Amino acid sequence: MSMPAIELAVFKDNGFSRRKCDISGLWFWTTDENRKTCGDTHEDEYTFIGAPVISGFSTLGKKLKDEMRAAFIGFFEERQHTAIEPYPILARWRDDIHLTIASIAVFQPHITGGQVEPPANPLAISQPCIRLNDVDAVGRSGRHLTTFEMMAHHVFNRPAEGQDIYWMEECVQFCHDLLCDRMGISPEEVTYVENPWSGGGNAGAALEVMVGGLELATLVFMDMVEDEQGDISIKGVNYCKMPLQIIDTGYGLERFCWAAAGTPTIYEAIYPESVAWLKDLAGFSGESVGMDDDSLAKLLAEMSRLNGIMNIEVGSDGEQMQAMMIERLVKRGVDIDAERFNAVTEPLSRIFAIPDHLHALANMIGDGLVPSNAKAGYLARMMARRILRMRDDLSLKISLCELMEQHLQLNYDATRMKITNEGLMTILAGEEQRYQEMLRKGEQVVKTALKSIKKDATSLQDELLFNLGDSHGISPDLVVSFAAGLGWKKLRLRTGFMAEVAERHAAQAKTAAKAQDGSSLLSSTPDHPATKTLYYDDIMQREFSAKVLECIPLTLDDNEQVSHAIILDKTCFYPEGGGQEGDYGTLGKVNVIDTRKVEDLVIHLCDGPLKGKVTGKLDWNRRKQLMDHHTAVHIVGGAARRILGSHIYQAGANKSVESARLDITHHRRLDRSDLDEIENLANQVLQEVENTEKVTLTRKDADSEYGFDLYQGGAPKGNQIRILKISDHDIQACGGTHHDNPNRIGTIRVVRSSAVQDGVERLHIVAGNAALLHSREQEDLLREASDSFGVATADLPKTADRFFGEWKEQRKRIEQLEAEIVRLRTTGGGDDSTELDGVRIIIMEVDGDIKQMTKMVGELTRDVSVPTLAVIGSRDGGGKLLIALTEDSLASERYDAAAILKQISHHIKGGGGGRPTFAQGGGSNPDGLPEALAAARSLIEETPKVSISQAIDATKLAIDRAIADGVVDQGEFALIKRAAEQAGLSAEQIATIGEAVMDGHIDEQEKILLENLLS
RNA sequence: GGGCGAUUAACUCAGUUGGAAGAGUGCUUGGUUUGCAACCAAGAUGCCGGGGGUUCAAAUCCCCCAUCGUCCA
Repeated sequence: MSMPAIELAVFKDNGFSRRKCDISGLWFWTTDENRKTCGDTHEDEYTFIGAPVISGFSTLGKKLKDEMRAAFIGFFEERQHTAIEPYPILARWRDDIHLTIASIAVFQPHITGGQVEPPANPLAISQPCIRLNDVDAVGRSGRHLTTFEMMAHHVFNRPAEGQDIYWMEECVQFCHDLLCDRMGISPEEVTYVENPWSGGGNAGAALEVMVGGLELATLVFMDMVEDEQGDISIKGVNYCKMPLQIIDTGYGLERFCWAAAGTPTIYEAIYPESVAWLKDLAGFSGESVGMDDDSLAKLLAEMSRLNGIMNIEVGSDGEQMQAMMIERLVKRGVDIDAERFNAVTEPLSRIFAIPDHLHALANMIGDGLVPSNAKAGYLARMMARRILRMRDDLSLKISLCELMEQHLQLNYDATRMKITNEGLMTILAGEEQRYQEMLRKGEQVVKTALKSIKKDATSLQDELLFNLGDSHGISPDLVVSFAAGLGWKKLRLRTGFMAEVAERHAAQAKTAAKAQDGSSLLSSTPDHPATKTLYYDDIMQREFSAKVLECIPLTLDDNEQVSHAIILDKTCFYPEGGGQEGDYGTLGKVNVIDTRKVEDLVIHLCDGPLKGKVTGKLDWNRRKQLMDHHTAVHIVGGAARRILGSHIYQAGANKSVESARLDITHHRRLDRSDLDEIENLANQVLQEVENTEKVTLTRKDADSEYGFDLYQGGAPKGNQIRILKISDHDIQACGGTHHDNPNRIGTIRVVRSSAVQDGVERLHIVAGNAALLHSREQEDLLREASDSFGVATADLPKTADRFFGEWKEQRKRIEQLEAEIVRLRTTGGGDDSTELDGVRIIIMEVDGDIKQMTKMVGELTRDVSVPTLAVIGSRDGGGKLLIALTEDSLASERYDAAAILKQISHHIKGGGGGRPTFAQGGGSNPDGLPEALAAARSLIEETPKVSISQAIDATKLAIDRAIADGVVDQGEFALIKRAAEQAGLSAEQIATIGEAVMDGHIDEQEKILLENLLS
């Protein structure tokens, strides 16, 4: 069955009746007999623009928000609700979302799942939220925001246990009283639309509360959980009732403000000063768009009324929407065309979006989020980039910091910020710098990418645009604007291209989502009571006796030693968790290779079977070292927070026997002096704090006493929270094993830091015995190095520097000397250099690699007045050959370096190639080098001696000879090929000739071909 | 978490089908100038991010790693 009708006494008592909407088909409740639509359709325009439906509020902006929030919370406090403080906007207690997207999100999953008691019941809250799904619509739709406060009253009932605080009747009554009594809305304006809600595995009946065409609130009655056998179906998924009944409401603070202000857009209700200031800065006025102020005001008012029914959302076709909007405006007697429409809406949408984006950015960074190129931090960077881009589109000459300062002053209560104002500004200045860098690089990239494209091109390849956007952050419209500045003035994007980009990304995300791995240690969880853990009671306990509950044969992919998984009734083996590796040791006669946790059970991975009663012994050295590292990580984390600032948050950690790693959020790289400071403070703590404190609190008490900074290690599970206090230096929820006396660790060293991603720095830590081993290793390295230099360790840097310098110098000197040797051997006459009809021929064997050889022939063939053919060989690396000719000289006219090389390289069992004036090759038989050089000599001497002007004749001769003896050799072919080229034959024809003669023989047909070429 | 791109002189960057590592700025020296800026001439400066592989030959092609950047979730 589907959801039943929501028939409530409260509706009937207040004169509401149930109707079906003509447009949406949804059932809704109204007091207006003539109403045909539910209030949330394309027929329902905003009715409150210029005519506020909420009365009793005369202010705007932050003041209005404060008054409205106080009114809401006060209203519910008067009705026995406990007001609770808002939660952070970064949802660190959840591992499925980065940001708090709704008030209920702060109670999920632990409270909505029933494991943890709510902080109060019933309660009222106004929770700041961020939603980035509709970020593109912000500024354009008149109503979308990325950040808003969700006011709410929540109830958590457990009817089976007699806890039944209130349900639908009372909830709707509260809502109705709030709207009509407190806010002064007339009942005819209000409709309640029945529209079941589902999400995150839960579902329930729900009412959307519409006033004046605007959804002011949603009331959700969550009492169902997903269940295949369930008897209630919503959107094709089956649900059944659950023991918990939860009232989840959401009242949009900003929307209430808007309805009370009646301004054309929501932005002008909540950020009025900012909007006015930005309009002024951007020079936006009636005059600037060619209208008088009255008709501009009229246009904007009409537009905002229409916005209510336009439903501008992500993915909606901008062009089509715009056409529809203009058509409707014209119908209403507003004189406007597309060009003017754009002239008004383009700058305005940015002016509206900037304050919203600044607010969201302040919320995120203020809560400790560090902008980054990955993960949650990217969300902050994206917002910063959007602001900067819009600023540039508006040609505002103002920095991001100045924009933010202005915003904080006008619209923001900064008392809850975790970061200092100075820290915030440092981060923003950094973001602006990166943005400028991106633009600068972007222009270069565009320049390079467009090199091969004609200046009068009108479009670019899709692939190119996609890649520039993905890889370099240059959006397609930015590419076009860069290109225009560089001379490609006719480029345009085709309409709807931006939508295609979004679609493409969506498709990519879809395929990426497929890859998931949920492999678990055991195929199913055995049915045993939770293992009693001894490691918390006495941290120093090394031995215990226990009973084997189950022994499961097992093979692991990553560890061949493991043959059995053993479950005991109790243990002091610590299972891998919280970044601390599992304990090793023995159980009776078998070895414990690793220890892990599956739900409440500790699984001992062993190399043999066991049964009955056993005695367990820990590998104590290992455990002690792990504890050293784990406690050290807490101390270092606390030290980093005190030195670098309260925005430092743990982004991950690992503790092994050899070392420990701690990843912390910070907006710049750390240098050695930062590390020294942290290290010093950590060791000072080691000295000063005698005892650590370990307490277990309920989740509710832990939250209220210590707040959310407690959960550095990740989202906590369960209602009992173990807390480790190292005096007031560091307080964290942690399930690991820790020293009672930190000074047992001895020493902590922060060895180095490395970058994990932008905005996250990894500290490498060694403590206790590992610190000792580490420094010993370092000393060994130094000693070895200084031994091989034969100097004292203290002189090592100086010596290494000197050796490296000398090495470079000497290498250069050797090259020079080798070139000098070649010069001497070739200029002095001798056997190496001969002359053949005006061309100097140098054939010689040298020492050196191909790089040095190229230097030599460079020297030999550079001088145009001495036409030279150089053939040099070296036995280096299997034999190297290099042939070069003086360019544009008799030598280059007469010989072909590549052709000669091809004929001699087989002597060294190799190949090679290159240009006609420069060819190089190598082989695998250095002993063949003398033969190769000799072959080169005879080849050169055999080559017909012709002058430049006789080139054609020489070719004829070659062809004649080829025909005469019926065999074509390489030299002849080279000449034939060149003749063919000079005769203006196409590449194909030449290739045909080449094929014809390449076999070395000439048949009748080929003979005819060559004779034709001759003539 | 996934995709893409980049890494070349002190700096900013080119480098085509694999075949002799380049430009501009800066630097050094000399000239010019009262001095500076500017100009003229000459010169020096490269493990082409690291490690494997293919090849006679790799800055260039393939694989791995590191770093930086960028987009998406």
